[in-house]
Amino acid sequence: MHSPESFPPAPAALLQGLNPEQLAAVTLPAGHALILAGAGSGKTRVLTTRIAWLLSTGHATPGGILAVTFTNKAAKEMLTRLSAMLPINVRGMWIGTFHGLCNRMLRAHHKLAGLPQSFQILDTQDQLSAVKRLCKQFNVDEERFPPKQLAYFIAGCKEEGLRPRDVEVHDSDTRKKVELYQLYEEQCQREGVVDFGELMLRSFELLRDNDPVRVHYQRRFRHILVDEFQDTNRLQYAWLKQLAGDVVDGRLVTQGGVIAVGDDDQSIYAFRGARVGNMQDFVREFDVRHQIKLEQNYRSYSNILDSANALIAHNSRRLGKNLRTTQGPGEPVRVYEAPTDLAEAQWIVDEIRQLVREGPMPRSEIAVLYRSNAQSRVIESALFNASVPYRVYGGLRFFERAEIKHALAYLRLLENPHDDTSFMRVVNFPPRGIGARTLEQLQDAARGSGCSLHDAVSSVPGKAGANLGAFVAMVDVMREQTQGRNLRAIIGQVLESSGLLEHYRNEKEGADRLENLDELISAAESFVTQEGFGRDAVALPLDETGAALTQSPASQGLDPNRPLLQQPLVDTDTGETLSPLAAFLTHAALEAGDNQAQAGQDAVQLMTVHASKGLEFDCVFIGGMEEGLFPHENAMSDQGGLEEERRLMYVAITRARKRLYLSHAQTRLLHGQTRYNVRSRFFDELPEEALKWLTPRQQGFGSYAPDSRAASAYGAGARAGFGFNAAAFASPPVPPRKEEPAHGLRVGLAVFHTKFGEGKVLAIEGQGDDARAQVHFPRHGTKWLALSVAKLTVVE
DNA sequence: GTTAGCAAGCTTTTT
DNA sequence: GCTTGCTAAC
Repeated sequence: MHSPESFPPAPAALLQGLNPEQLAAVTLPAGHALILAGAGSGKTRVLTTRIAWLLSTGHATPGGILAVTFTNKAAKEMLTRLSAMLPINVRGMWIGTFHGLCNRMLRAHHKLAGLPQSFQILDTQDQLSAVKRLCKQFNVDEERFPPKQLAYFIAGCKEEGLRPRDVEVHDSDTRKKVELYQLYEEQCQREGVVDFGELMLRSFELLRDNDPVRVHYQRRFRHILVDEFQDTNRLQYAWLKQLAGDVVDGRLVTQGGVIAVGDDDQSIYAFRGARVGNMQDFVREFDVRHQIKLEQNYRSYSNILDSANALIAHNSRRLGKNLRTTQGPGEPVRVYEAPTDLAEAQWIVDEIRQLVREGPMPRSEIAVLYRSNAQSRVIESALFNASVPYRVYGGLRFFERAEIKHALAYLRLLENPHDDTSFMRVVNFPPRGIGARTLEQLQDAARGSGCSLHDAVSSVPGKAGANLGAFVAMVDVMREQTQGRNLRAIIGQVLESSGLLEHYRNEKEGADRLENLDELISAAESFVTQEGFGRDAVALPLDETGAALTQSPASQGLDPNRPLLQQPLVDTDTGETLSPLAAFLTHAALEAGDNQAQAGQDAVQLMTVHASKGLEFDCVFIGGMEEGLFPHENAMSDQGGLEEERRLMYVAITRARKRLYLSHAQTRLLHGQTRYNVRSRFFDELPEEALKWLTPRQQGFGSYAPDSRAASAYGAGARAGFGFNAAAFASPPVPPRKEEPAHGLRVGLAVFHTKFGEGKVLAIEGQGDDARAQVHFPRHGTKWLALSVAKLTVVE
């Protein structure tokens, strides 16, 4: 390494425009540091500039840096920004998600980790079906032990770093669960598959139990950067600790530096194992010398920031941080109270149309956020009726679609015939006369001889056995036919010979699915070109110094422009690389693809508050600001729950740059029942001077008052949760939806049908009892309805 | 092998 | 109340 004096100065352009805190963070001296980065404080910029600074000053080589994120999106963003900042290549850099990096490590040391090199990765769906299969196999009472819950239990154990033998057992139910956890582990091992949790845990154990490997990586990664540190779980923290150094005499002795960037106020994933406490632990255990707060916000006007600051101040146990801006107050935060959820949606849409017309504001700069997905429907429907283009985030991602998973299952069987999860998925899809009874026989046989389904096929007699044999033979033929061919050809061949294409061609609604399968080929194609698979696959230089573990293909042959994360994964002992197919399957499992619907035109953005984290918009609507919804009733069982809801609200508020709208409805249709909701307590935690009430602020009714009767009813844990029953009060704030007489309809009116939802009146015919109306429903098409029968309500 | 009908669930979610 | 996923019947 260089001596400190020999470091060249950083290029001036790199550090230009950084504020003092950012500059301090970027140029931190060696050692561990915690950076508390508030919303909109330029966190990603600091992170990437830090890396660029380390590299350009010679403090580090690309191979000596490890930067880890939670999402592929964040990792990509970092790589993109970094390559824009520095002309040097990013070769040798480990920048990726926790799971992506673990995957890489496990492929490289698969023998030590006890895995086949081409192990496949189970996503959450796959994991659940594997658990279901296991439960059937061992006759588990699925009433007492729902597979879903078991899968959740297993994932939870792994997140805590617990193997079956480590789990404390106090009751018989837990004992049974642990037993099944153990059996599940054996099943996965036999099949050569790992789930997401296993990826992390196995990688951790690899480091913990193999001194040379651990020492190698410790020596190599002198600079570790962690993004969104507040979201790390116990296992991820332990993994980082392994990489950072060893515990000697109870003290952590480290050689490099870990820079953790996070914001405790934006910790919104405790429900899936995130542990904010890791931040405090980090400061203590790593003996952190430098703590830097990034509080300068470059995103929002001060009315918005003041609101966020005031709200979050109600949380206890904060590390303490206050956002500030040099921008003016900006517009007030607008608050609206609607009589119903429908009216709220309508108001949002009206407001959006006005913004677009008069702003003029691009629709893509307008976001509607909500606490739970169920809330999107009313808003979607209102937008649809007003012909406002919108885009909903969330839902099925590309690689999670059924037809894609089918195709991938065939591909996995090519790689590994013993992958029983994939076997079961497609053994009778498309249908080939292999029924449930046959499969039961097959599974019994497999369990009897402790082998895979594939190997048990020959022991099933008769016609059933012949059908199974034909399936296996078909897959074998496919494997032979695709030998040595490129990825595109392999997938094309498999889609054809499996009968998938044929099947969907004959299906009425199969056009979309065929299109998606086509898309799969394109995805494989671009994977190959981007990653350079197929041609000159080169081994990965694990160590720039050519240390023992490296196979060292030197540095030639690697394309500096392609992200190393996705370069061929290599066995460090043999130099053996993954086949393009296996690599593609890994890619498919680790990166489920876009989860946003129809991209394209300028559209209003709809998403949950969780999904909005990390994004920003000129204008943000937050709907459903009601007790029970936001904060959500299910989150309120403990103090921590409320605080997490508050952080969630904090995240939501800080998404807005210029304009923020908060709205709530007095009544809302939820689970088929009209609920009378009280205004969210969060309103009472916002600074009055930053707000503008578009509707009169009501006292008593519709407001959350900690000492009121209402609150004590909640405190007592009223059955109804937060939605109070009309009967509980002398008079409800607003009468429930009124039914209009048939003659109240006009062409063009928006109406609500109890079965078909909201629609638009296209035509009206007839008189009195014969009156009929033609109504278009976005979800059910156009229908003629007899007004004397159909229950239609006019939507305000 | 497809379709209808019924029961269950219903906060947030990435890998 | 609505959607989804599974069983049961055609």
